[in-house]
Amino acid sequence: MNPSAPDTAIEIGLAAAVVTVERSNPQILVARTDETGSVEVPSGRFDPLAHRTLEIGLRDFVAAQTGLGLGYVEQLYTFGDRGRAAGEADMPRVVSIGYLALTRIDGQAKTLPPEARFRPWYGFFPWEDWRGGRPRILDTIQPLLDEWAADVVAERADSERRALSRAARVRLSFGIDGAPWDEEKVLDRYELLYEAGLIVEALHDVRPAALARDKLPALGEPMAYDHRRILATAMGRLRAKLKYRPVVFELLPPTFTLTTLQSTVEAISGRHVHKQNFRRLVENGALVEPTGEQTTTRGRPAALFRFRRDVLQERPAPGLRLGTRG
Amino acid sequence: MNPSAPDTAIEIGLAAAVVTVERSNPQILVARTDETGSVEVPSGRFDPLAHRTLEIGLRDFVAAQTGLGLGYVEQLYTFGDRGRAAGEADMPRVVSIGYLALTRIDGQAKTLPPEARFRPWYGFFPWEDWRGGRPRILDTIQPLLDEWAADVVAERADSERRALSRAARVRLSFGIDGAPWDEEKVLDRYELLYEAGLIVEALHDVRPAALARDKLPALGEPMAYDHRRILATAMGRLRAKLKYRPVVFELLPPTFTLTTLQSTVEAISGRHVHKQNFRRLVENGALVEPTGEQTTTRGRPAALFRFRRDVLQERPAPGLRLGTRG
DNA sequence: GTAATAGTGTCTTTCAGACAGTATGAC
DNA sequence: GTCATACTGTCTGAAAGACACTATTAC
Repeated sequence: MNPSAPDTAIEIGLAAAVVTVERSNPQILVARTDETGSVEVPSGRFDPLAHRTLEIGLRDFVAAQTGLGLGYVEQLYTFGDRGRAAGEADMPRVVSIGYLALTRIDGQAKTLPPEARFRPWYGFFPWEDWRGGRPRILDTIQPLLDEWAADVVAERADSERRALSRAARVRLSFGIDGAPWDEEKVLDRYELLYEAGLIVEALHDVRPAALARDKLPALGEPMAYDHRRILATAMGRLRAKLKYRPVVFELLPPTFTLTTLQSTVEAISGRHVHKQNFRRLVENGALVEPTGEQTTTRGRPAALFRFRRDVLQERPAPGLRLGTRG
Repeated sequence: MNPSAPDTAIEIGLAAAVVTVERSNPQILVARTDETGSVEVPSGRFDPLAHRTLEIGLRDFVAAQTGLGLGYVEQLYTFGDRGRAAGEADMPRVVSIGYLALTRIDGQAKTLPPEARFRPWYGFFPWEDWRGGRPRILDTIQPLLDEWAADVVAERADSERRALSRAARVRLSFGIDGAPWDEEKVLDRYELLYEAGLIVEALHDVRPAALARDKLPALGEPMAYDHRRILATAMGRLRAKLKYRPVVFELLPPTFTLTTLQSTVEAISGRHVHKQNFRRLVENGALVEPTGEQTTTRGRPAALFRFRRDVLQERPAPGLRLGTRG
C-alpha cells in the first residue's frame, strides 16, 4: 500500500521562536551566530530515542542551548520545501517544525550563556512596527514590490497556479490602495518579499526574481536557514491569538498595571490600541482583577492587576478583541 | 552544536482528511479498510526524492489511492507522540503530518476505486452533530467522563502538569453545567475521551484509565492509526475557518441557493444558524451575488447565487461569522 | 386551497469607536 | 503650580440577535 522505503534520509529539525516583551519591545531569543554572521534560534535535530514527544525535544534544545525553561509552547507549522533549508542536493532532507514559545524576561536574561541573547523582534521585521505610524522602510519596499508585480512575463507563468495576481497580493498583504493593514499577515508579507527576491535568505533560491546581492536593500536582519520564516509565522500566530486567548499574560509578571498590559499588547500587535476601549474590554471582559496594590513611579500611581484565571472556566474564547483603530 | 545523528530511522507520514458535503451531510474520504476492519484515510510515507514538497506528496497519495484531484489543501498539525502511531518499540518512529482538503462531490464519487469511498463524518464523531438538538450519545458519555474526572488519585498526579482540573476540562469541552457548547473544540473533546480511555484507539495506549474492551461503549466508528485524531483536528479547523475565510464555497458547486449554502454551513458546524441573520450576513457581507437564475424544485423557486471572488480583494477576513444561536 | 419552500421588514440590545475631560502623585 | 502619568463618563453608529410576517411555485 505504501511505496518502498525511501533511500534518502529524512531529518526532523525543531526550532523555537521564543518571544518575550521587555519594556514595550518584543524580543526573540537567539541561541548563536553562525560563521556568516547570521543568527539562529534555539533548534536541533529531533531524536526519537532521546525524546518521547516533539515538544519535549524542543524544550530540551532550548534548555540546553540557552538555559531557559519554557512555559507556554505551541506548534506552528511544518516546513518541508527543498531548497529552502539551505541544504545541498545530496544532503539529508530536513523537514523543520516551528514552535512558538512565550516567556517572561525576569532575571533569566542575565543567566544566558554568552552566545545566546534576546534580540528585538522588529530588527528582523522593521516593516511590521506601526506604533510610530507607517514605517519608513515601506517607502523602499513598495516600489520594489510594484516592480515585481508589474513583471508581466513572470506573472503569466504563475497566474495559472494562483487565484490572485501579484499586484493584488501585494495590495492585500501590505495594505496599500485603500486595503487595510492587517497586522496578522506577517507571514504573507515575508513570503511575498521572499518570492520577490528582496530578502537575503532568498538569494540561493528564487534565482530569476532576485536582485543582485549588492543591490538588495537592507530589509531587516537576516537569519540562518528558514528561521526568519518561522519567526514570521510565530508573530502572525501570536498577533492572532492575542484576540481570542489570554496569552499576553504569559509575557507579563504576576501583577501589572493596565498601562503595562496595554503597551505589551501594542508591542506585539505593532499598532496602537484605543486606551479607553482597551480598558473597558479588559475590565468588562473580566480578564483581570485589581490586587489592591499600587505602583509608585513618577506621575499618578497606577493600580496593580492580576490575571483572573477563572475566565478560562467561564468564557469559551477569552482574549483581547482589539479594534482596528488606535 | 547538534547532537550526533540519531540511529533510529524517522519516517514522515502524510495523511489527508478530505472533506466534502453531500446533501447536508459532511463526508470524509476513506481510502481502504485494514485487516481489523478499521478504515484509513488516504496517506503514505513522504519520500523527499519523489516529492518536491510535503503538499505535493500528499496530493500524489490522494490521487494514487482514490483517483481524486484536490483543490483546497491546508496543513493541520504534526503529531509525533510515541505509542500513538501504533508502532512497536523497535520500529521506525513515525511522525505524522495531517492535512485538511476540501472537495466537491460532483460526479467524482462514482469513479472511486472499489476500496475507497466517502463516509459520513458524524459516524466517527456522533457527539458532534447538534443539528437535531443535543445528541443522545452524550447521555452515555457524560457519566463516564464524570467518573473519570472524579478519579482523585489520578487527578492529583496530572494536576501538576495541567492548569485545569479534569472536571473543568470536561465541563468546558463538552459544554455542561452552563458552559456553552463550542463547536470548534472537536479535538479537545476527542483527546479527552481518548485520555479517559473511552475511545477504542486508546486501548493500546492509556492503560490504567481504559475500560476493558468489551465494556467500552460504542463511541463512533474507530479508524486506523491516529487517523481519527487527524479527522478531529480537521473538523475543528474547518469549523473555525468557516467564520473568517470563504471556504464553504470550496464545497459547493459554482452556483447554489442560499438555503443550500446555509445547510452546508450547518452540516459542517453541526448546529443550526439563524436564517434571517445568515442571509443578511451573506448578502450584506457581499460574499455572494445573484446569477439571475432560479431553481425549479417543489415549493417556491429559489434564486441562484455564486461566490463573489472579489471579496478576497476587498476585505481582509471574509467569512461567515456565525452567531451562537440557531 | 394546501403543502412546501423562499424570502422580507423592523425592533432591541450590545459593543466598538470616538469624544474630552478629571484625579493623584512627585518635585 | 507644573509635569507626568492614571483614570472616567458618555455619545454615536453599526451590527448581532431575535421577533413574525409575506411570496411564489406545484398539485
